Amino acid sequence: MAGGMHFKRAEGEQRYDVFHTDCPARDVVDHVTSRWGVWVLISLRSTDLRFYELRESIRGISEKMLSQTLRALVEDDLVWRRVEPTTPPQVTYGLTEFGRHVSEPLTLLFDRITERLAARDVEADA
Amino acid sequence: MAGGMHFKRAEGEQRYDVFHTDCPARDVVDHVTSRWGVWVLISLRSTDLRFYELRESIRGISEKMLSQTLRALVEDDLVWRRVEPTTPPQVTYGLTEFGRHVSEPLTLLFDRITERLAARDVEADA
DNA sequence: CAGGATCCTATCCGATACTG
DNA sequence: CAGTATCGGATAGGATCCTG
Repeated sequence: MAGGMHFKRAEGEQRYDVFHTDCPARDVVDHVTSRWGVWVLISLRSTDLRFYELRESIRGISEKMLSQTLRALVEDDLVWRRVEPTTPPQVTYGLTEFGRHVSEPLTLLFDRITERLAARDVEADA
Repeated sequence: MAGGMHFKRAEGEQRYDVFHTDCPARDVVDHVTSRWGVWVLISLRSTDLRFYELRESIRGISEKMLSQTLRALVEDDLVWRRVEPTTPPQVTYGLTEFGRHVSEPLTLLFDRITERLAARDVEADA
């Protein structure tokens, strides 16, 4: 996805120089925080799911984006993929240890945002 | 940013029905996890920054995207904006309490990913 | 310095159709 | 069922120019 550029920074400007664009972690962060990546990871936290279960869990996602997102996450070793060669075929997805570790902050993030929004609503009703 | 659709779900399929697309928090999550939102928030965690400082901190961001991202974050009350009416003008940005609260999981996420990548590199060198 | 306005391109992403 | 392939519209996002 776009790909980091890995250019080295010249001297004299390391003040606020967090390692943003030129950082290999950029790609993984991009995948994790991508439009659908977030919800795939959060969905898989509760239980392993099959392709169509994921599609139905994440309302509004197209098959294309789901498979694309899953492929990226599998490549990053955040998600595993198991194929049962039956007819019809069954493919199950789940979180790797890394995926579980990484998706934890995601739920925290999500919780904090919804929490706040809920508080806002109550406040508005008063 | 695209905007949630807020369609209500019909009965009979609430199994894995996390509140994804049709959720007001979606918008905020989208802003926070947007391509540049992540880095703006992380950058501001260490200290308040002026516009050009942010631009230089986040390598590769255009002025357009920076101001656009900042505007969204300010609207969500994640970031505050202070204008010093001097010449030349100075505008400073910083995290609100909410922003600090929400960006915390973000750094955790980032740390966990870089951690893992670092471990990978060491492993590869061996 | 901080940005708005404009233009233009790359890509994202959904809809549809097809395959093993 | 679990995808891939292709198309086309929408949007993200960079470059440039301009303003208070």
